Amino acid sequence: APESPLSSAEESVKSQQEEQMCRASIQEPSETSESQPGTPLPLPLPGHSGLSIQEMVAMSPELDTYAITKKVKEVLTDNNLAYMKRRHSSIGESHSLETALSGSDLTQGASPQNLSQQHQQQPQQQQPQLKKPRVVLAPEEKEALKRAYQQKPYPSPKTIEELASQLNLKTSTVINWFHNYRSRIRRELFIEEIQAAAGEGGSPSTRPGKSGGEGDNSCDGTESDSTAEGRPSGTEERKGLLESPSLSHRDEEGEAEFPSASGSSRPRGGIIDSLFGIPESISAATTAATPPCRNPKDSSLRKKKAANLNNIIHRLEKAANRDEPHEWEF
DNA sequence: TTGGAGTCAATAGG
DNA sequence: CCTATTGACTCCAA
Repeated sequence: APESPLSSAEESVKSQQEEQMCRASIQEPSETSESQPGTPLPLPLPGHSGLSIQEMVAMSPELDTYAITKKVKEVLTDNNLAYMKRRHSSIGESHSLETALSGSDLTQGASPQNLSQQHQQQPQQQQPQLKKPRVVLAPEEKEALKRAYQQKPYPSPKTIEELASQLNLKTSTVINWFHNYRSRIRRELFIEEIQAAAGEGGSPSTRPGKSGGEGDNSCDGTESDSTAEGRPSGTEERKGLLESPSLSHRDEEGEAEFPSASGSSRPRGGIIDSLFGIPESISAATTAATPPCRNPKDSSLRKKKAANLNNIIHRLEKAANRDEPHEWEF
């Protein structure tokens, strides 16, 4: 059932009306109770300044944002919602993936379930600990994810789970990371192409700017010097990360590499390198199109484009054959 | 259901 | 204190 944070008895007609008034009048981004389309619009607020927000807006020739804000705050305060950040109202509802992975406790705070229950049962209490701690990925984890991305910009759910398990992260974190990473790479490439198209006369591949510094570390996923490491080139397009010995043949060496989360420390250092140590496998087509280059900047740009090309290839493959039967044979 | 786009917000660094 | 980075989230389209 769609509960609102005001699921207690205090969820009176009045508060519902006030909430709807907020939405109807000023598009307040409330994620609270479900709307009831048929409900008539607001009455003046008892105990407050007499006029509803809608009336205030209607009566004033211009939007008095200060007054409106004040009014909204009154309403929210009235319902003990004034200190809840928007996102927190949905914490408990959107974490099915996380709960599926509750085994990896890491450094997360209170469980979503608890948050949700607190939210529903005691909306009166303001609980600062509702704040969800931000996950900060370790450099090694980012590196591993980047390598995984190089192998497969669009990992399957299974791959994601494996990655999450190997890195001791939540699957939702891995999913988010891939979403963000793809998005940011796309944006970077777009910007670069815009700049290249603007063509200030310099060599595009050596253009200074983001690609020389931060960009390499943040979004191209290719800042490592593993460019030309010796994987037999070409034909192993879809092999790589998840076919690395440590994953596909865990009995050999990978098994004990990641200490359990019980040690309260996530894996560090060469561990991940050994797991994901296979040099980036750019697709055969990509490799053919982009022969090795010793210039770091060229290499970086090349790898960005290669990753993007992989992305495109993946989508073409997906379009051509949605089953991708070859993809998970490891 | 999945991925992209856009955004929010926590954190780190200058 | 301000800005950049980045994980998480919402919304929407396919």
